[in-house]
Amino acid sequence: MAQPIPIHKHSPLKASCHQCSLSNLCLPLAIEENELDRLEDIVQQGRIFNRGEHIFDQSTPFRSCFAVKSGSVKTSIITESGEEQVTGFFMPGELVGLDSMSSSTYACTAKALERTSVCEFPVEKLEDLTGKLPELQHHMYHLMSQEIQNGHQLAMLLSKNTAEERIAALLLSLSSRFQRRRLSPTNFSLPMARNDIANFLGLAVETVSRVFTRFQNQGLIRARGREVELLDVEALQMVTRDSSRQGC
Amino acid sequence: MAQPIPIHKHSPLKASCHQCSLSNLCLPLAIEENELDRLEDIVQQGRIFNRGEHIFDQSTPFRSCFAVKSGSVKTSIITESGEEQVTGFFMPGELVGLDSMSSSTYACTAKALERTSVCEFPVEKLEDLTGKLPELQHHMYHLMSQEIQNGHQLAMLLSKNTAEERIAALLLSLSSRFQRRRLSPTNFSLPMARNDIANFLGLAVETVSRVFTRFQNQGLIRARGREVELLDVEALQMVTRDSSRQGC
DNA sequence: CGTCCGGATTGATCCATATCAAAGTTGTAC
DNA sequence: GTACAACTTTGATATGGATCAATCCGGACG
Repeated sequence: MAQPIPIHKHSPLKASCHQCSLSNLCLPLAIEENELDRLEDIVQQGRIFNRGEHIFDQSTPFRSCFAVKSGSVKTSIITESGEEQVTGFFMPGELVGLDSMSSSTYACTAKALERTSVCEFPVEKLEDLTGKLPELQHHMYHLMSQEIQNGHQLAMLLSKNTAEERIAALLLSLSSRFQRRRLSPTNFSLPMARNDIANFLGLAVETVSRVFTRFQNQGLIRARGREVELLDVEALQMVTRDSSRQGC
Repeated sequence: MAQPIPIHKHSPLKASCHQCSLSNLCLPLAIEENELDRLEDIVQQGRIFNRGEHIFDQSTPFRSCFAVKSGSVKTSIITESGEEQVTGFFMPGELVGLDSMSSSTYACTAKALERTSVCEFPVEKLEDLTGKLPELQHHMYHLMSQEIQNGHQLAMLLSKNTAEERIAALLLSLSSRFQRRRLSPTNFSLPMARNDIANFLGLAVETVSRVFTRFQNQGLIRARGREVELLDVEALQMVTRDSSRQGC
């Protein structure tokens, strides 16, 4: 397990919500300086996890939500039967753990896909604070509702779309999330293994692999291991939308 | 569209959160009398919709969440290509519209599956109130998080389970929701058509139909149209769990 | 620099479920 | 009571992706 880096009150790190380049993605507040101060009061910043380390484990006491600062996180559920179901990938600026706010234990396990730093928000303090800052409360509702919608989107992908459509959708989702961080939307490195992609999208690894090569042969992408280049974003968008083929 | 029944302040209906048999399921509050009073101040009770009527429509301005009082509700998304994806079924005591709290318009359409009465919670007022009542805020987080988990559960069902497993899971889910309302968990009437079940579970109608008859032949259920009797709940639970077959 | 090992790719085959097609059934409006 | 429309069931066939089985690649490590 990872060893959190202890942060003392008034440590130099404490000021960094103000400086954090992700502050507008993570838990953005009105430009009220003191609101951001109060958020900083409750957050534990800069905890680092190495690739493969667990940020939290399913069924252990639920204490905190975590904002990804850098790196990336995979969440998954382990069923009674021992199967894994990947429930999401989280990139910098995104909040992990919202699905656990209904229970006293974590509903899933969160694992760092690479060296990853996170900010920790203890739930109790967070709830106190959202009770005082309507903007922040609103934003929490926003994030949770967004996550519900993501779930529906995924359900839709899983129940109605072909392997190609699912993978195109994932690539485009990642692309736009990189773009939001002002990184290249066409040239990035997948943080997760083919296996994780397959599991997340309800496919076999082999299928994922085949679709990648098919896309490559069609000139839609270039892929070398985890390194991916989107060569024809429009065509990829067509792929996802062409579940509407029959309508035309 | 349905015509809401106008409720005047201080109408006799106003007192009914106290009396409502679902108050412990819907938005339960500490036994503080005055908290329930404040909830009553913001809720519009007793709006009735007939079968097929829309409670709200995707892409129209998001104003309110709705608690189902009686009857049942189906939510679904219509994609650009015109396909429908059923995202959920809501029974009495459950709150519809949480997935829309991130946007200014409804993320889905909610349709009454039968004659249905709902209580309306205008979001603005609801957010104000949750800011003042920590218990209520906590409960909102709870409900939303629960819905995220439901989504993951569904995604899992869709990506890993066979038609039989999906349908067994749905029947058991409905069963326990009926039980929560102190109705028979083994003898109930499905509020939705086979079509909706199929769509929700990512199956073809024909498959749903076949699985129902298969279950019937195996003596697990008796089904006559929408009337269903669960004859062997344990066996149904086995069906859902037997995705763990290979482990034994 | 070779060896080893987990992950990725490629190929061949099979199966669960979609799809197509056609009756049945139920409810309900006239 | 009849008849239409919507829903459901049943049967025959087709197929996308799973599964099984090698092989291949890249990086860590001796």
